[in-house]
Amino acid sequence: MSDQKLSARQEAMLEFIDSFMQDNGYPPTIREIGKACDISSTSVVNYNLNKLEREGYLMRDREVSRGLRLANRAFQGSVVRVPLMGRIVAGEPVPVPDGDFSVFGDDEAIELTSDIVDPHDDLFALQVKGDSMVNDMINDGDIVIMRPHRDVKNGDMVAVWLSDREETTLKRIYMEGERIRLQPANPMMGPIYVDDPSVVEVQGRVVAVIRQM
Amino acid sequence: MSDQKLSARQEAMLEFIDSFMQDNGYPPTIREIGKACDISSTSVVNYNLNKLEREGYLMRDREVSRGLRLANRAFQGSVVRVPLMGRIVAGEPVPVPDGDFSVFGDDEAIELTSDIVDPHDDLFALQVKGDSMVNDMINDGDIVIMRPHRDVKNGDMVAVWLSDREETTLKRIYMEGERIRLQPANPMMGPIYVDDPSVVEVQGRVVAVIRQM
DNA sequence: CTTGACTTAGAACGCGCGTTCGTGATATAA
DNA sequence: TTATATCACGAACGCGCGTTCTAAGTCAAG
Repeated sequence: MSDQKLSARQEAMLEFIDSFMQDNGYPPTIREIGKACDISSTSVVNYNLNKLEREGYLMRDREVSRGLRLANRAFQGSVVRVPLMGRIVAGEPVPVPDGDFSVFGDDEAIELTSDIVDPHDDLFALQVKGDSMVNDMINDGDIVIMRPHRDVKNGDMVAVWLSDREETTLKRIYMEGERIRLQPANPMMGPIYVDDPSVVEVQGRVVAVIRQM
Repeated sequence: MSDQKLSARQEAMLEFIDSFMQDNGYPPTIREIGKACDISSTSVVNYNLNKLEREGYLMRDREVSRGLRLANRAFQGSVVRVPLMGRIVAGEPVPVPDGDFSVFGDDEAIELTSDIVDPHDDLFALQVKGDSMVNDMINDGDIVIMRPHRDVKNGDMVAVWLSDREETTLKRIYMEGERIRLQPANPMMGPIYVDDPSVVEVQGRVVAVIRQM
């Protein structure tokens, strides 16, 4: 419908706006677009911008300098910055972040996109050290994205601290009456049964696992 | 050194610039910053902006309206769109994309950030179906990010099609003279030895694995 | 106290930049 | 031909917005 009604000039404008934003971090002015696309008059640029806006290729804020943004990038920009809190070792508890989380000044963090994790959660990331959790489909060097536990439901993949074994592990948790069953993610492995619920401390729920090579 | 020399006003300015850019897609003006942070004079905003620039928190383009960008976000913005080609099943070969890759119009794709994968590679993603590769630390539902194989080096994690078994699997590959050794990622599992190299077809190299829950 | 560095304030200058208007060229339809 | 729509041009208007200058209020060191 509004397909390929783009003139060569309009297509050049879109491409220039995209690269300009990539280079400078802010949109170009009408005159900058005109100079880059060999358009002598600002009104022509304005005319084509209105046309592109009507066809949905971009959005404009009237009476605002550089007040335009590409529509393709509308749903982008939703990049979540997850602080990398440290490492998770089998013999140590999970370093859960303090109450106050400083958005700025995090030198170590991981950027994820919104289709992997929910941007509204207060997430934190941990890198797995050692291969003690290899039976839980977690390898050495993997990065686990975790959310501080609020409500633990049966079947959730959680990081638990077993105080009697002094060991941290990632398992699926099931409350079976008095007993707690910790099921490895690997279906070929058997579960762990804990009769005393007090030795199981749920540190957080695992939202995602990322392995780079 | 340049640590916590930020006044409350400067911190508020940074936070406002960040949220403003998120909302509008372009940076605010000096007067917009002043109004949001209760600064009556434009020169004060200009003064603090210069200070923040000198300390490395942002970059300014002089004589340019809205000519500023946050330094933290300098390396961001590089969101890679990886097309999700389909599913990888143990009994079927990997659907490698055709030569022409259409950047636009991909309804199914995954967005990753540049610190997970290299934006310059021609990547594609596959979702693992079935738990036949559970011994390779790959679970049902996992998403593997792959790069079409160019040069396969020893130790690379690759997707191979074993024509004699009619099976696809993810293994680390090692050329040992005439013999090829396929090592599972799980160190508790033993390797597969293939004496006839013609039955091993390398489909691509695994760059990353993502598991969502 | 005085001195000097740091921060805030207000006002004015002047170009930047979106907008609008009038005009004209081209094209397809009646 | 005339009529209507689309697209392009140049000029002018006027507020937007970065810059600069002067002045003053802090605060710690001397």
